[in-house]
Amino acid sequence: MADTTQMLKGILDGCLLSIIKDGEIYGYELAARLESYGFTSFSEGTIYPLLLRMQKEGLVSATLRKSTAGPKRKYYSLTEKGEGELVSFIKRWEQLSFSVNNVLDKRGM
Amino acid sequence: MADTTQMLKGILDGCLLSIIKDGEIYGYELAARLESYGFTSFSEGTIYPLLLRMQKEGLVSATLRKSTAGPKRKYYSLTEKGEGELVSFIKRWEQLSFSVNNVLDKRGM
DNA sequence: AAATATATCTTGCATTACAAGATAGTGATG
DNA sequence: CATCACTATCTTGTAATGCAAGATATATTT
Repeated sequence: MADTTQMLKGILDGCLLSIIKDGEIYGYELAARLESYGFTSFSEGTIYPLLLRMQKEGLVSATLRKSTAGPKRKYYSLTEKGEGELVSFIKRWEQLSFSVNNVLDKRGM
Repeated sequence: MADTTQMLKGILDGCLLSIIKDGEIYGYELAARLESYGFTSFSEGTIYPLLLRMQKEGLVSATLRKSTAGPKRKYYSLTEKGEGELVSFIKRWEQLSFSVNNVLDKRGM
């Protein structure tokens, strides 16, 4: 207990799904996009394994495309299953943040 | 990815600190209190190890007292270090929920 | 005596963020 | 041409933590 990394567990995947829903995007760009939303920078050891896991679970699909400046990019899109999971995630997030804010504000007793 | 348990990591301890700050309380009652704030029920395997860990870290102090209906209760109080950690947690939580809500609402690009 | 409710602890497991290192393609600089 | 820097992805291993399952103990009720 001291840094933010534990708090990201089970939350980061939902955030990725939400960004991917906006349109095809590849991992390297995703990391940058997350920062623009206020997150602190992520290492590749975080993003890539997560994307592979979600692909394996059928939440996202991927296609390789040439890059103008480097090796091939792997573009991810949301599957139907991924959309369902995103909806489910949002519910869980709203439930959680409601409860935590209750505790911190000492309401709801 | 499917249940809420991963999302609690690194969040539950802050919630405990916040409740303990309101006054001495013992584990069994803490679990019930959390539910009253909107959390789903916690097993003892969650609460007690967490309290022991926080005690070991010096965030809370504990005293045993007789119970009217069962074995001795272990009442926890917040230490100064615990108060500092609570403040730090709240900052991390606000930063995180800000970022997540940004992503979900697609703002801040 | 037995059952029930209260109260705490221990061991082991599953999940997941992340660091560190490897690999590879492209363009610019010297 | 060689070297460097930037882009881009993957793999392996580690640390942290919520939680299930089981053990233990006390007090009241049946």
